[in-house]
Amino acid sequence: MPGSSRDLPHPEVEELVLTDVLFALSDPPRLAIVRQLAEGPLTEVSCQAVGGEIPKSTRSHHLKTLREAGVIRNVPHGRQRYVSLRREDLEARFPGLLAAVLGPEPERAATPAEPDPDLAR
Amino acid sequence: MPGSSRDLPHPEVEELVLTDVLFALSDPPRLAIVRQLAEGPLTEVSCQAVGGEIPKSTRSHHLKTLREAGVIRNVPHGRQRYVSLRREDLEARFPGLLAAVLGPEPERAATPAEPDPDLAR
DNA sequence: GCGAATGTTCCATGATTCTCGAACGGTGTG
DNA sequence: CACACCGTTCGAGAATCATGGAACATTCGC
Repeated sequence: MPGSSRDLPHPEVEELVLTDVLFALSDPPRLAIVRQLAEGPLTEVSCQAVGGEIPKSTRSHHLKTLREAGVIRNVPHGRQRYVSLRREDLEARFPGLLAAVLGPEPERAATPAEPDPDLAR
Repeated sequence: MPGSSRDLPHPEVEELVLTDVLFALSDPPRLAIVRQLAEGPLTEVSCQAVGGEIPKSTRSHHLKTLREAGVIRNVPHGRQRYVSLRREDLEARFPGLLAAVLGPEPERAATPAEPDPDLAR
């Protein structure tokens, strides 16, 4: 009984697979969760705090996908759980990836110029 | 008749969606194609030169996914086609992403030590 | 023009994936 | 100890995706 008994399996740093990480991040709801974890001031948040108002089973599945890919860590803490981003592990295995994914992306079609769409066609 | 008539649609730079790019790269065969395009000395290669020995319909589907995500460009050139990585466009929209994805990843489970898994808990 | 070559599109099949309600399992409180 | 709480797992349905054979265009050589 080391600590708690409800530990979920997490991949080691060396076992992180790039395509699995990319796939985990390629789903908008999951990417939103990751963004929330990254931008939030807290390193650890309870599960129900992430993902907004979605069914808890859906949220749990997304967290499972992210966890099995090695993107987040999910540890039991009393009656609830703490979810955190595996920043250093991801940085060690895939340098710059997380920064690029979390980087400036809120902009979408923000360029005012370019009234001529016939160029690249 | 600008150039040729067999142009396929390509998304503009501002229209590139991160999750679509990540999804396109999250499939091992597709990532292999991208790696081949990136590491090869040629900026443009014909379709049949990428992806190794796979059915051409499968290759064409993968190229379509990559193209629609904005990862590659596919332009007609005579009887065949030239496929190229959209390096600058990806760099402009998602700085550092391509470098992180193409970066050092050939290593897998190389650390022999770590017989004690109780640390990260 | 005819035919070979290159690559896309059409179609079908099997496998994943996404979503969410319901059931289950620990955990802390009165 | 019983109960409310938090989160995972189970199960099912719909949707999407991956793969590849066959048919269809387009281009170049003769």
